[in-house]
Amino acid sequence: MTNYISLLKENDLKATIQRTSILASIDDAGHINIDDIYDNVKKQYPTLSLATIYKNIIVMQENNVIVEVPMNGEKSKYELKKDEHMHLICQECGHIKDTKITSETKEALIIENFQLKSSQINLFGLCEKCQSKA
Amino acid sequence: MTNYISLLKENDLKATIQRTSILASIDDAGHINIDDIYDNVKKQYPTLSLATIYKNIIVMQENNVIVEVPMNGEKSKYELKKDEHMHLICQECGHIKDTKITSETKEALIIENFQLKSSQINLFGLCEKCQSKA
DNA sequence: GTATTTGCAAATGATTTGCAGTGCT
DNA sequence: AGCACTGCAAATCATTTGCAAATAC
Repeated sequence: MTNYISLLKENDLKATIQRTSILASIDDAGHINIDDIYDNVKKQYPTLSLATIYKNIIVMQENNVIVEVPMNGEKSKYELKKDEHMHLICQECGHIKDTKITSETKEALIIENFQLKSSQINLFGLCEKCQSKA
Repeated sequence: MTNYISLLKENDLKATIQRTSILASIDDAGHINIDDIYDNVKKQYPTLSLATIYKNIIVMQENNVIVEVPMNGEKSKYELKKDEHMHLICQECGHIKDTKITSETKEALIIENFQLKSSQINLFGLCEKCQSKA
């Protein structure tokens, strides 16, 4: 709780119940889309509206509190802003795991004539659990 | 033209004027969203409808003719299916350039306990032209 | 106390659907 | 000829907006 309040204030946003509960939902899930956030927060705050979530997803992105994770063919998910990392996305169960970008990977991504600012790396495949099932 | 016809037939799709012109528009642009495809194809076939584009974007994805490129905060773009590559996306002019994934990068992306099937790598920064302007 | 934020309902925008007619093979 | 595809209009779904009341600081 307290940490979401300071996270918001550090980024020039007022700390409202709506915002902290949206952040708690995102943090809890790791990666989550707007409809699922709505389902979560409604349990605790039944009057919290979808419009409020849409508005806050926008301002919290603008203020660098959260980051959009675009998904092929489905609605974008959102995650708390954290250090650069890549996503291991399981094509079987849908689970998304964050993984550190190694220094070898970073070096491999140095491209001639392109001034790199940031990267977005998604790896699709099978997670450990789903491998053993197959 | 002929090449789009065979591309469609090879992938079990009937070759219609609508489909070949959508493919021509995608191929020409490299990476393009649905509205821009619509603007393009309407010039040549004014009766071609948006609904037809939506329907065909779906079947052509299902039949491995084209691939979605999800974009943060804006509508997805589409590209012809081609060998695995990464995208260099210029944050200034919006241009997207395809670049080969080197063998060093591939090796760096071998992760323990994850069976990699495919990858999606987007690098954001400044292209050569926009670097020299700044 | 003041400016921002919220929640509602309405407006807009994006995508999908149903169906009669058309065109590919 | 037969089935798949198209174009239109309507339906649905997603997102944004306007505004009065509520809340953070």
